[in-house]
Amino acid sequence: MESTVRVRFAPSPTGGLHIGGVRTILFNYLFAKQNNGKFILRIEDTDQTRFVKGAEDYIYSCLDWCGIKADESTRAGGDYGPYRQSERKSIYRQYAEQLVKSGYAYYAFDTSDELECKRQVTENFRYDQNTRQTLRNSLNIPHEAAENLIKEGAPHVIRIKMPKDEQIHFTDMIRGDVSFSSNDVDDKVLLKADGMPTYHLAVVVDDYLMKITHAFRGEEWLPSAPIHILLWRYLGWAADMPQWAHLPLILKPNGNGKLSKRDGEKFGFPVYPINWIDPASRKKADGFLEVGFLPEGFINMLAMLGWNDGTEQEIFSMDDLIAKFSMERIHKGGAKFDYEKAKWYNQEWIKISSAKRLLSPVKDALNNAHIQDFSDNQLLSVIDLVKERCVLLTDFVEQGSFFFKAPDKYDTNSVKPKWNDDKEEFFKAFADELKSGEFLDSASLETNFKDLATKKGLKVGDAMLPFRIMLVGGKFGPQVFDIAHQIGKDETINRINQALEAFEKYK
RNA sequence: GGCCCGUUCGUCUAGGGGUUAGGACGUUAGAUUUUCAUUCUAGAAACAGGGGUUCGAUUCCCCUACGGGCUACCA
Repeated sequence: MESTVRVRFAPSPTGGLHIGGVRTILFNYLFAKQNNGKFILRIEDTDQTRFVKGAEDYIYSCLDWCGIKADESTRAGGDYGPYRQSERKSIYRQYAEQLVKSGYAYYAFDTSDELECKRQVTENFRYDQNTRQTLRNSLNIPHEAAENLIKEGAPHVIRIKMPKDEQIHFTDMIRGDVSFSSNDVDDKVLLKADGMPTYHLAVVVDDYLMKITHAFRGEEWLPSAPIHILLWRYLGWAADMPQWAHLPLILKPNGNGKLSKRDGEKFGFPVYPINWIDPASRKKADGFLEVGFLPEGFINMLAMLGWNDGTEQEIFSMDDLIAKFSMERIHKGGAKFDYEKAKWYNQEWIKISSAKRLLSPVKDALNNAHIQDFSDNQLLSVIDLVKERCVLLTDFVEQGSFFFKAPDKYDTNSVKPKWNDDKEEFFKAFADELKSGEFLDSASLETNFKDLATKKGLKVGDAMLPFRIMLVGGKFGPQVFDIAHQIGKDETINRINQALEAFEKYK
């Protein structure tokens, strides 16, 4: 009988979730879906001092935008809840006590201040097998004295007692065999003075209780892996230990360190999936959503940061990724984030997406720019006309707004130098012709326009640019006659007349 | 400082004992498009260094360098 794959992502609600975390979520999710397993979202809010209001909601919003749904979570529920660690507080202590009883952990009464002092005095001070004899803990005072202190309510923590001269090995799914000497690891706190577990205890206990089979996390956790391995062993659960995989980090574009939340502002690109407003400072950080990314492009880009399928394919939908993802093909080295390439993925997704798919996000982008006067059908045609020149969804504002609004200013430099009576006359004639003629399609419009220009002794090229400026306002946009056809006969005539007036002074 | 992990074009990466070291982004040049974008063609651009092992190493091993991570009663 094969046991079900169960993976988890366990963020702490201390702020916005940045793209490194989202990529870890993505890899967890892909692995779970591929194996018909479960993806669990667990909130690790064991540090009450760092709790940030709104952070948990934000995580769900990000997941939602990305199209990822947790099978079990604080919201979805599940058989292994609660899924918020602060609500599990009561279950951790017994395991810590169990470790004390079996001799793998001990009570320590040193206060944070005392230890801070030690660190001031001794460089590289560590609470470990070399120093623990000199400190205030249950290893150095009679057992009963320790028990009494605790009964009296003396503040204390429980620390793991790291063994001497032991090599701790484990096989990482990405890195292969990794080993540490127990002598290099300090006696980490497992249970804090406030009764909350630290991450080290909580991950192990919860992963066990929630029957996690594969534990994926960022590479920054590698150094604490030996603690977790030992805990699994000391708690008697070694046979149930999940397989570990430490994912490579996403690095700053300049390569100096891992990408951090502040880098968005510093380098000028988003690091959050959606806008994050820090509740304390009210400072807003841009999200990929608001900047104009499609979730498809965002996910595609993230997946390719450290993974590829071994072929030359670069564009993957979520379903493609679920089908083709494999842990073996994850890179070991960190990846510097490249915003240019990120935008390219989005551009590709805009190009291959149907107008129907694009309708809602493009509408949002236009509405945000206060352009609302259009029907869905109009917008659908416009999207098809302009999508290949958009990299971000927000580009639809510039590329699309003139379809719904006559230009209020003109790129005069493109018209001014060559504007004269002949041209004015031509456009007047063209407007007249439009008025009385039919307005079939852009091809016949083009023919009419060119014929008339030739008849009036104008070079076609000399008439095209002013026409574009009249309709669009600037030197951009799709085929002029497509634009004219799209905005319709009356509007085309209006814009010609309006421009003719504005150009009067250039003659 | 100590420990751990890593290192192929500027960036993301493929490859792997004998290859013209492949692709993509970006970049350069050109073609197409009577704006721009798209599209197409071509170009420049990489195996960190030193020792082994081997007939042969970019590929395997060791060392060095460099980069990154961790070193809290934070995750």
